[in-house]
Amino acid sequence: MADLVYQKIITSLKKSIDDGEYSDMRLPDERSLAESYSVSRSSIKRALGLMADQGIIFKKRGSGTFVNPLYLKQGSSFSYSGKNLGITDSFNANGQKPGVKVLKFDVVHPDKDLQDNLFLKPSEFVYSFERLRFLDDVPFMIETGYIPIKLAPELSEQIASESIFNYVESELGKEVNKTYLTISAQPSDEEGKELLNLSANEPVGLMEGIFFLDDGTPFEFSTMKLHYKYFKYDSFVDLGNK
Amino acid sequence: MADLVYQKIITSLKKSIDDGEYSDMRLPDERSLAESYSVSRSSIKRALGLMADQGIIFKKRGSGTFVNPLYLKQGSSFSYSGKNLGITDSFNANGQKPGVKVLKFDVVHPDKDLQDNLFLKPSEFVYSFERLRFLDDVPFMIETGYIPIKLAPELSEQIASESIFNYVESELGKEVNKTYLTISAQPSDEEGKELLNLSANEPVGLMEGIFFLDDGTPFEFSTMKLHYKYFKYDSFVDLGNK
DNA sequence: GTATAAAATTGGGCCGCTCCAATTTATGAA
DNA sequence: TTCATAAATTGGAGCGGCCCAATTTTATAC
Repeated sequence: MADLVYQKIITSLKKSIDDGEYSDMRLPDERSLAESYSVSRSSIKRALGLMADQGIIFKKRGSGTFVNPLYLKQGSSFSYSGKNLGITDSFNANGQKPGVKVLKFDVVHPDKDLQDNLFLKPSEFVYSFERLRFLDDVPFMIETGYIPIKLAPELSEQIASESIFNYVESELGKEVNKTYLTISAQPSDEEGKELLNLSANEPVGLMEGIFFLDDGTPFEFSTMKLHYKYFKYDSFVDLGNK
Repeated sequence: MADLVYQKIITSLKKSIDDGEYSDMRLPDERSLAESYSVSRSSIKRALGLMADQGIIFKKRGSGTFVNPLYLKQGSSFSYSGKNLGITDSFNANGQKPGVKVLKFDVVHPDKDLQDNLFLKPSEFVYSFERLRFLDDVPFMIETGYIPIKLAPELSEQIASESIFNYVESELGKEVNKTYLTISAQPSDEEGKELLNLSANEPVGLMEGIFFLDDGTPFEFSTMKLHYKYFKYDSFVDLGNK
């Protein structure tokens, strides 16, 4: 990625862990690491802090830093491929080929809910679109999205059939990299049964997301209905009992 | 909470935001904040960094720090009551009174899956228990948990009927504060229909969690089946398109 | 006016140090 | 040997500084 000190340390430490260099599951103390990497303790702390946030290691004041024993295992629920999966523009599935079909593409006024979520006035317009997403030609997700026209004036059905976020980044020079996500589940509705080939008793997973530009502007409100077999969200959580 | 500098700054800044002190949605620059709070810029950075992680503010190099416009709003999908809701030992529901009923409580050998997830040998024993949880006397969740006996030798059905984590903390002096969570959904099975009063087409939300002690020891593996109407998980995600 | 270039602003990264708190280890008395 | 105490270890918090990169603002030229 970048040539940042703490990033390189993370990469290096991960490799050391993978190579089984810390057979006792214990990392060297921060001061030693700082010396052996010839960097400041601050940089070591930054690296270890991030790794702890990702659940790779555990830090305990007074005793040391330890490898998460499940980080190495295969087959356990731990996959650790990334922090939080499931919501990339191009659902980076495991080798499966993604597809998109645009079902609707309109310009409308936002309803009250949308006005709140995208911080809009009732008079402003939003693009409204519906997309069906595929993995290896199998439909797995119905996506309903809303984007204020003022934020992406040139948006088109053509762009929606490819990647909206890529367009925003390359053509508008903006970046979408934060989301507020609400995850839930529902019985499948008519649309779900039809488009996702669900039977009556099979549910959909629901992911409602507000996507933000890097300066905090709410950019898109999206409702994603997923076939329940494709619905999986992993996360490492700090319960913060403090 | 604590009397840490960066915590106090976070509290203060949140208040300022709530009070509408930054009507242009823009916070003072870090150097100014450091001066006005009479702290180092490092502490300001730490405070702002944490607030950015929580989605309260957005930082953009070169331009400044901005309040998330949705942080203030009501009615929007944003609740922001905490970081990630949904998984406290005593599901801290909004004023609703929690209840627990222990359905099963045994000691067994772990199967292969459990051995992986709790890092156990086949010969070791685990407590196996099933609990039904209520909110205002309405059942909403079936919980199946496994805890190695070596980690909590004195565990009992009595303790399971109250709070296991509170017991661990107060009696064993350990702390459970990290979880690896996998979230998904399923059609309701017989157990769900019966105990959660679900009809055939109504699903359950599934949360599989591995709970860790503060030193990284996997402490409990838990499968939580939730009535879909009580199943909601909020999170603020960094998509990390970097 | 408008486009270009320079300067100022602002957050990012890194250093190296001090002091502190939690924990572990070593010490020594009973 | 046991147990209380002291010392050493280890991560946490905080400071104040340096330089850099992205962005915005200002100044300058045409």
